[in-house]
Amino acid sequence: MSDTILKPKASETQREILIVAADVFAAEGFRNTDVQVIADRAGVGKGTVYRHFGNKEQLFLATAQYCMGRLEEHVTEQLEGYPTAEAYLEAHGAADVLRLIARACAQFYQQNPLYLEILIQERVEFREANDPLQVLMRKNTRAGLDKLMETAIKSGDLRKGKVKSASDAFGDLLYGSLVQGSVDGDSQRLVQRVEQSVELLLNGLLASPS
Amino acid sequence: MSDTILKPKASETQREILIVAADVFAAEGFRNTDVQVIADRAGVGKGTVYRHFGNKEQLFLATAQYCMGRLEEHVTEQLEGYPTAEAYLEAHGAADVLRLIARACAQFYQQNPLYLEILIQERVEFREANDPLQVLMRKNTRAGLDKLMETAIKSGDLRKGKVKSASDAFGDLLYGSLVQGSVDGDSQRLVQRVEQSVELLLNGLLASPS
DNA sequence: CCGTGCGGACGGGCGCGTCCGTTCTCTGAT
DNA sequence: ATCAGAGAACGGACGCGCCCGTCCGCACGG
Repeated sequence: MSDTILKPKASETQREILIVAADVFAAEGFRNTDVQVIADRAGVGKGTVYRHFGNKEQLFLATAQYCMGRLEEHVTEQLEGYPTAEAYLEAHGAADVLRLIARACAQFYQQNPLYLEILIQERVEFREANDPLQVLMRKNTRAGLDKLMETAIKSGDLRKGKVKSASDAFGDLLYGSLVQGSVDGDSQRLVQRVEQSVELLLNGLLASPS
Repeated sequence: MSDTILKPKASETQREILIVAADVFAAEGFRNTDVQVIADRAGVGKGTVYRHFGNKEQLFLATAQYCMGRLEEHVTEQLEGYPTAEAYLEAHGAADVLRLIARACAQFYQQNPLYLEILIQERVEFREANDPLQVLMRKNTRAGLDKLMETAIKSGDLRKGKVKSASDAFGDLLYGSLVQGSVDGDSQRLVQRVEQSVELLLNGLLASPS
């Protein structure tokens, strides 16, 4: 299944298909997409696509997984040598690690606006049916985020309060900024928008906080 | 006569169809929805649906418009006699008006989780093609929000800074909280989640803001 | 000569939108 | 008040196009 890397030639074809699929799914939406179009653009027959991915749904899920994998890679790269976000936190403090995560995500989706579309599509199309992908993905990132917040609160960097609330707020703000920012057309300013929003969340809107 | 119930006026029929359509679209998604199902559940023929709404797309847009109208009504009701949010702002301050708006939206979608699905669907399905609905709707609410923020900044309630950034952050946080909150299943705690997030945005995450 | 990977032609199902016979409603005349 | 008739509203059967997934013949390597 996912052990595709073993066969170089087959994996090349698969990878090629996934890249094209991401393009088409993002542009057309899952339902609107004709698998034939993906096959054509990838320069293979439709049979090949189905042999590799079983059916349209699995193809889409593989595509989404591919996109999320790319995002994860990108964020990790941004940690500049630190093995984990935790390590970065200890070195630079809570504010900077949150800034870094947010900026990394924004950068990624600014460079690959289509992948954001895939993310949203998946949310819409497969929200029921024990979603093995988005929810799973979210749980992973959330677990990491919670731990990060907990450490940061204990260290006194962050205001005391519920860990989950802080994670929720940060995650929700990030998600909202990315999605809305891409809608507003200024996909070129996604990074800027996210950075400003995160800054406001860190420092607060009120002139005199309670 | 009981016949008046069986054969209500045209506008009644339309409203009935819209309510059912909201249910079905929200549950199935736009593409997955068979118009026949809407007609059946509304107790009318498919021809009637098409006569009233033209085609499936227009039916969906009318449905979305209906949902947004309901939200607007609900928010207005929450202003407790104040004619506008501006008036409420002057009486209660910036923090409270933002809290009120956020809570009102959360309440509404907690009561009508399906309508949130409609909102998301519309975003996905009609993001191109000079969307006359969501973008228009957004521009309206954004204009109001910008004005609110501007007033609040001038009055000293809010930290100085770009008006648009503050609006973005608030709007994005609200949107993200609503969507993610509904995904996480706890649709019963939507209000709570949004309130906590807004509180954090108002006061800031950092223990010692710059 | 066999086996494996390939691709495109095709079947079948599904669902949008239409068409036309039926039913309801409203008006005006008796 | 009753009814006739016209016109509007209705509804569901059906045509048609689109697209998923399969199937079978082919090409190439061992």
